[in-house]
Amino acid sequence: MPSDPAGERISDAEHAVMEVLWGQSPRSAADVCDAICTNRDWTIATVKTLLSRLVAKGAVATEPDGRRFLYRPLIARSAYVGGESQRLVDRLFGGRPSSLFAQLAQSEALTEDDLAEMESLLKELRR
Amino acid sequence: MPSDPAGERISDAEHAVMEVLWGQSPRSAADVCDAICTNRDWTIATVKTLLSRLVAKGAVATEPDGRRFLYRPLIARSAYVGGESQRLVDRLFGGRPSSLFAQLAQSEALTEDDLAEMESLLKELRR
DNA sequence: GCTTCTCGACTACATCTGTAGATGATTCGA
DNA sequence: TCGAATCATCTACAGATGTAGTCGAGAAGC
Repeated sequence: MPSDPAGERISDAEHAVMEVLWGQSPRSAADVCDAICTNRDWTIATVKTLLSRLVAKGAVATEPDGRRFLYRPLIARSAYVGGESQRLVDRLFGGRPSSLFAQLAQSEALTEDDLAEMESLLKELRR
Repeated sequence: MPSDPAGERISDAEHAVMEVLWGQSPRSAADVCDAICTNRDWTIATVKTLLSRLVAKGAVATEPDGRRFLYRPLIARSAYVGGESQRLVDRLFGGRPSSLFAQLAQSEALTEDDLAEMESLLKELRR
């Protein structure tokens, strides 16, 4: 069984690396480090470990580029994001997205802009 | 610094225990086990460990009841749920709840009922 | 050609998480 | 009063995670 896209869970730190690759790919380990090592206060060694783990999990593919590797995501951001969202809705809101929406509304996490955008999205879905 | 409500992260298994306590509390460890051990295929020992960890994290309080303890949540479900939702929105949607909403819509995770409920919620928020 | 740099692979290690057994105190039934 | 049942506490241990160091092979400069 070689690699299982989206089957294995992606950890927080790994996710940060994925975001970099989703932003632009393929990229070398050094490139990825350039993009986040300062932010997260990581060394190149950490990035390399995370990339290896992502490859092992089947979430990232490598292609040789001379003496080094370039890395490229194997799972789409939308798939990951969708899966995580679904997970949250299932775990905390009994699978009802409207409950999540109600929660955000109640905690005043919704700005005027959010409301407007959702309204227009709803209208579109209704067509 | 004794206990930090909501500061420490609550793990998946711990969360399952919290749900039981949120459903009804205070409860003894045995009661909690009755409520989930069959589902999750756990033994009472596992439940006790999780309860201890939750107490250590300041998420659950104990009160003596004769020779045993009763457990009660210290953090409200809404606070936990709100925090987790916010975390997701921040991590995956750049802090914009409407993007999460769009994602759910696109992945066809929204039923007719969901749409209807959100519409009425929106209307209410507009008043 | 020899030194130096860089890369991926492998190793390390502390903490967290899932899962549970062992132990010692206490209590309850007989 | 003596054994059985029940608690909470302590200990255990494997796998995941965060974070990073070491090492051998090749490349690049001189």
